[in-house]
Amino acid sequence: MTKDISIQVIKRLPRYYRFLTELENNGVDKVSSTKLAEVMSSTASQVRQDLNCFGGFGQQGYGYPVAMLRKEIGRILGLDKTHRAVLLGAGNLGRAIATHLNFDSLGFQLTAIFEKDKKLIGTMLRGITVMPDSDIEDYIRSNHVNTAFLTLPKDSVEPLIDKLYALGIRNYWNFSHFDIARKYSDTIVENVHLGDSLMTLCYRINEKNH
Amino acid sequence: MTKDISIQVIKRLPRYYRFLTELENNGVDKVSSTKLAEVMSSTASQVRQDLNCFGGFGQQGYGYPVAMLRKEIGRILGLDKTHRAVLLGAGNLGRAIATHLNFDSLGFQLTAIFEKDKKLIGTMLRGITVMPDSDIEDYIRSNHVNTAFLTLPKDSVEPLIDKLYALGIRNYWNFSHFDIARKYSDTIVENVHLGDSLMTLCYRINEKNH
DNA sequence: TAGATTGTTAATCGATTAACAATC
DNA sequence: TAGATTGTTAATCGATTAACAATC
Repeated sequence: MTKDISIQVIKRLPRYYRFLTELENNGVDKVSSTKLAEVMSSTASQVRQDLNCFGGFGQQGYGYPVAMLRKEIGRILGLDKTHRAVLLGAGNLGRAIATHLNFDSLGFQLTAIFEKDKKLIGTMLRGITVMPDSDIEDYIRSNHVNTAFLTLPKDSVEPLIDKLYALGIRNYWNFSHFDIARKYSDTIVENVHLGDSLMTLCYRINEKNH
Repeated sequence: MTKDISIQVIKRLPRYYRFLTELENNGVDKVSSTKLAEVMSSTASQVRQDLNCFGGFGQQGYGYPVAMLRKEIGRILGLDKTHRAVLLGAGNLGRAIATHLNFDSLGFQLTAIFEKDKKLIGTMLRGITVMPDSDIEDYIRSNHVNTAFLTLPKDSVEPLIDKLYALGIRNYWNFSHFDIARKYSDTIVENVHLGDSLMTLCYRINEKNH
């Protein structure tokens, strides 16, 4: 019964995890909050506050044991669990997502890929055969899936989302501009808006040059 | 000489922009802060504070004129400018990025794509012929480019970044785990860490189920 | 004029930073 | 024991929210 952790802290956890993985791979076995702060471009205070949201993993006068801390953060993130997910949309972005990420180490298992375009149906991605859109319902009904990755345009998500919701899917990794959480407030939605990210970069570039 | 705008405000601008575009396309010509707050899952207060960072675009008793506000936010983001950019890495992710986004409307122009893998060199993406890695220096020297999109793994970015920096590239849209800003502090780096996003989703799913 | 809604100041809330006692 | 570094409380800072006067 950890009390509510702020989203800012949670968003930093993956970065701690990555740095700790690196340190562990380099054979480093202890690390101080000062050193962690340095790689995080943060402060030692913040590092200690962050970690102490979840428990006292450190040892006074010594620091934090790398392997143990990494493992703990992995557990906090829930990377040791495996959520079964389907990918909807095997266009350029969908294919990139399917092939680019190592889902196993991120807490997920990609079990099926669906696509409307007949030219893509039947092709293989990561050992998964792309299935036709029309099979979604049957598949979800007969397989334990709790998450959908949406790499479809907004207009395709809009008519699809009601079906997915009705089938019990509550977790979404959403690359589209459709605002799922606003329609269904009991869902967990992680949005990736690449265009927004690029606009932010645009702003920052222009700002520098006054 | 607008005084420093917080990053939180800036990150909200693309969403305002998207909603306003939608409203404009639907023929709506005025909108209140209350209505905008609703679609943003925010508060009317915050909307007014955000917009007033840049000027008084509204009219008391009336609201905000949609078309004008959209145009203004576009200008604030700098979408009317065009930064010339090159894409490094034509793997799955690079190809998805190159084909998926409409750079023109995001403040950028993609002018060249580079790749190490010989099998991909010479292929076409969005009317751009993929060029060999070895041409990067010549190309950047003889073309006005100020931004690099990096869709390469960390290990490939590490040796490349010094060259790019030496060639004067200071703006990066970075999909790798290499921490550019830590090495070169006068760069502007917008990171997209898909794995981190997925880990955050994982945390939130597990958190809901205690 | 009355109603609506902004612009802006003030109050609140929460996150970050600083400080230091606890302790390895 | 002395030195180092955590865990944790307190102080600061900044962002969000509330309130209301200005005004269309």
